[in-house]
Amino acid sequence: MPRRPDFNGRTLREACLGEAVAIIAESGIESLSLRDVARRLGVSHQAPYKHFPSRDHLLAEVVRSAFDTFAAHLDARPRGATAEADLAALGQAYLAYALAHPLAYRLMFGTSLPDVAAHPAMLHSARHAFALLREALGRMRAEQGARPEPGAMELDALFIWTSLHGLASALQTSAMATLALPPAVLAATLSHTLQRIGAALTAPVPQA
Amino acid sequence: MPRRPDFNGRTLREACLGEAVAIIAESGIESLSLRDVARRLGVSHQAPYKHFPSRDHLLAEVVRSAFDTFAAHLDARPRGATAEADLAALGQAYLAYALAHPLAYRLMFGTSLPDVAAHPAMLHSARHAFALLREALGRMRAEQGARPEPGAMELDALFIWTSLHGLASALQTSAMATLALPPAVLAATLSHTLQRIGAALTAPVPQA
DNA sequence: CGTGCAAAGTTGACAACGTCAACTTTTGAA
DNA sequence: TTCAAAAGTTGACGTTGTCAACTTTGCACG
Repeated sequence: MPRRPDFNGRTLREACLGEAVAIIAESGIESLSLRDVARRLGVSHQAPYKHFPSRDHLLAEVVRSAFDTFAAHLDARPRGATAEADLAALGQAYLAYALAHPLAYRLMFGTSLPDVAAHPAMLHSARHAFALLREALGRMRAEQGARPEPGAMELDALFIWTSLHGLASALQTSAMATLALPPAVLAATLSHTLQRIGAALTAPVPQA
Repeated sequence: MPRRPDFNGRTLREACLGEAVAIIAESGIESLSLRDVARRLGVSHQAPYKHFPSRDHLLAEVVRSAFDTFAAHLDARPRGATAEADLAALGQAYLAYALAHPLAYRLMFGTSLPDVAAHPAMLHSARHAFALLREALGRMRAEQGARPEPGAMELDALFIWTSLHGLASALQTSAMATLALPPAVLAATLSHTLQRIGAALTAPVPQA
């Protein structure tokens, strides 16, 4: 006896997405199965296939929505007065989100993901987030009167992103757990890293 | 008709490990299956179970060996004259290895790995690699006459590692592919990042 | 030189998964 | 009112990890 769109007021498609993130949150990304999603929603194991061509398509959709809320969170950061403060706020918002939602972060930047080529929409918001960083950095460089060398800003934007991403990602890595760092060091790591990034940016640029 | 240890001169255990890395290299980590390993070696699907309690134990062993060769590669870096040069050489060796062996790197620092607690031996060499970094950094700080503040070195070691890891990891991320950065930028990224890290380290340390 | 036991390998089975195919019900529009 | 497409169901196939029970091998000990 088929149903029409009433899964707690949502369509089955939306319900599948919600259940998928719930499963991932509970038992990790690799144990997400379409059959489990269907079972939890009380539908047959083939029902989700009417809305997602494959398990990977469902996963790609989940990742897309993760990127969306991430970008929204960065957008909603407290805007600082100066461009420099704004950039710092951006970095803090980035790290705060990564630490508060490790699962979502792994989902976005982890590696066991569906092909990019096969799911182009997945990374649209990723580009948006990077654009935010470039904007903030551009304002700061303008404020500091930096020469607008072509490519120089991209390089620094990449440096900032990879540093932030490295910290966020390393903190969730199993390799980090084994280092057994003192808690005081871990607590200070965030602000220290942000400080170091700032120091690197205001340092004189050697001719490349 | 069972065999005794002759799989191209190796024991079945070693042959399994070799075949596992081959499979991972060909088709990715998530499509590694014990049955496929057995099939390729011409043994029954249960033979590997005599040597590995589960698929995760086999994978943990592969990761362990990846860490081993990675640490050995770092150890074998060309030692620079000054401590500062040595640290730079360490960073270059790190990035070079990560770029030359993306699969091994993902294997080590990716997230879809067996539990650390269940496989403690897996990360022994990871600790060794971090110790290398701490040594090199300590020598440089001594050379520069930095105050031996407790924890300060750990913080910088973490900053270096997370920056390197961030670059290595971001370069392999699907999110990076979507940014469509000009090739010139990508080519310059490595040296630029190393330069920035160096700049950050020689910058004056603000009182924390 | 037997003997026997543990290690190594085999076959068989089970549940779970992704997905193809064929069927039935519902719905919205002509 | 009809009817085609959308949404859901049941059934099946091949694949996987893993448990259990079997057979073969090789080494140690009397």
